[in-house]
Amino acid sequence: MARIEADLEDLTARARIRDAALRQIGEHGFERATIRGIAEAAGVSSGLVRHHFGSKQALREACDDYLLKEIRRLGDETRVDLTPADVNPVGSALTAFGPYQRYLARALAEGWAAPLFDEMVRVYEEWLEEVDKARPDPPYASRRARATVATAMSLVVPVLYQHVSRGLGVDLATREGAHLLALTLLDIHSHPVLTPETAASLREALEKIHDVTPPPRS
Amino acid sequence: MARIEADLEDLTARARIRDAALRQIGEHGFERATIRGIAEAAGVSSGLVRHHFGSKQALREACDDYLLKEIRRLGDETRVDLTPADVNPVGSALTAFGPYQRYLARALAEGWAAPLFDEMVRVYEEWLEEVDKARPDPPYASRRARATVATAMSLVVPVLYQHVSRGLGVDLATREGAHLLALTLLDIHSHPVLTPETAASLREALEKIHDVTPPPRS
DNA sequence: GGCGCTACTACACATATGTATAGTGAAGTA
DNA sequence: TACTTCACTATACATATGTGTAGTAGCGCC
Repeated sequence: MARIEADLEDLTARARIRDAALRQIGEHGFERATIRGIAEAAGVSSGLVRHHFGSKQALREACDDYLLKEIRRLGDETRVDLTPADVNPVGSALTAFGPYQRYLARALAEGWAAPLFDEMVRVYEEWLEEVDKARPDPPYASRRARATVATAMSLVVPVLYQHVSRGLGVDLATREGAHLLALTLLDIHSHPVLTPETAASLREALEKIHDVTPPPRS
Repeated sequence: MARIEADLEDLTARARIRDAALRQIGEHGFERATIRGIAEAAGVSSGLVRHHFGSKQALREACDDYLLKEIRRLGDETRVDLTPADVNPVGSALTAFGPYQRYLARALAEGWAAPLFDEMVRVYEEWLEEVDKARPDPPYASRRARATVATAMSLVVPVLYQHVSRGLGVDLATREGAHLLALTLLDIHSHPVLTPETAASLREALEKIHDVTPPPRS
């Protein structure tokens, strides 16, 4: 999958502001990122930000729209191709976000950018549809549900970026970090914590609880 | 695992402030939560917040310390016992956080509370140590690395709470939501996306790339 | 040339918010 | 009683920040 455009320094001012906003918000979060800081990073006056986008909220929405459009465009032209490092479509979509991963992480963690998440779920769902064909037993949950949770799990690396980096003892942005992460993911994804049998028995227990137990609080 | 104390309304003022802070920050995030809002929620003046905690930062740190101490205490007295809904120790630790899950999620997503994360990794690591005994093949990555990534994956549900809820079509806080999530997790954890064979071949490819490729940028 | 439009800047404004200070009353103590 | 301490309130202060306004320069067009 290709990359979302990154570092043309001779963009239109409007585009430079958007780019600066994506980076600033990604680095500091929406609240702590300031109009003035974004303007400075873009090399324009703070008034120009308002001129082009109207308000801080609107600027954020413009960023969301941009990423959503870009990710859809990339998804359409280049068909998803999996690299070894990315064992699922969301993983590979993530690499496409390039320098804007931080923004995506903030957006999701802070609760907006729902369409971006939903789009990723959609892609994952399509991918699951293929995978399910080779699956003999009926799933425990709908494809949508599985795609949602799996998508969330794939997003955990950028969202909890620094914690994971700290835990691995190496920055994930480095080659070493990415390599170690890939190995770890391979191991986890190929070694399920549950055997089909224990899963089945747990499920049975779960269903029993769910059916029998009355609502906990009166 | 027991629950962290929740709703005694006749606490000391200091404790009520801390509790209010945990909830307010959990709901709005650290930046948007205000001293005045926390004070009002606790039924005290904003000045008292400063009197007891000194600053907003210090208040946050007091919240972190409290949760860390509580989670350690619970982990010590009651030994981790897995419920069907929680297929790993972090999952069950999460339920112990009860009303403070939102705070934990904010803390992790916004980048602080590293000790809380690390403590959870530690617990997961101990658990993995047991699990590894039954494992024939050598892991691809250190126990610490696997524990870190797996912990992060377990934490993604509260962090991306509303996105997952939206995707599942039901609020995760409800019985229905929790049940559906548990089923979905069971399915995912018992159906690896990779077979050991494909994982091995992917790993081989990965190692080759890692060894051969020169650093991408000169 | 004159007109209008648009990108852009400088600056003023209102306010939310963290922080600081002064004061009050109650409880404990010598 | 006199003094100290401490939990607690009311209020003031400084400032960061989103927003609004007025003005300028360049450019195309009639």
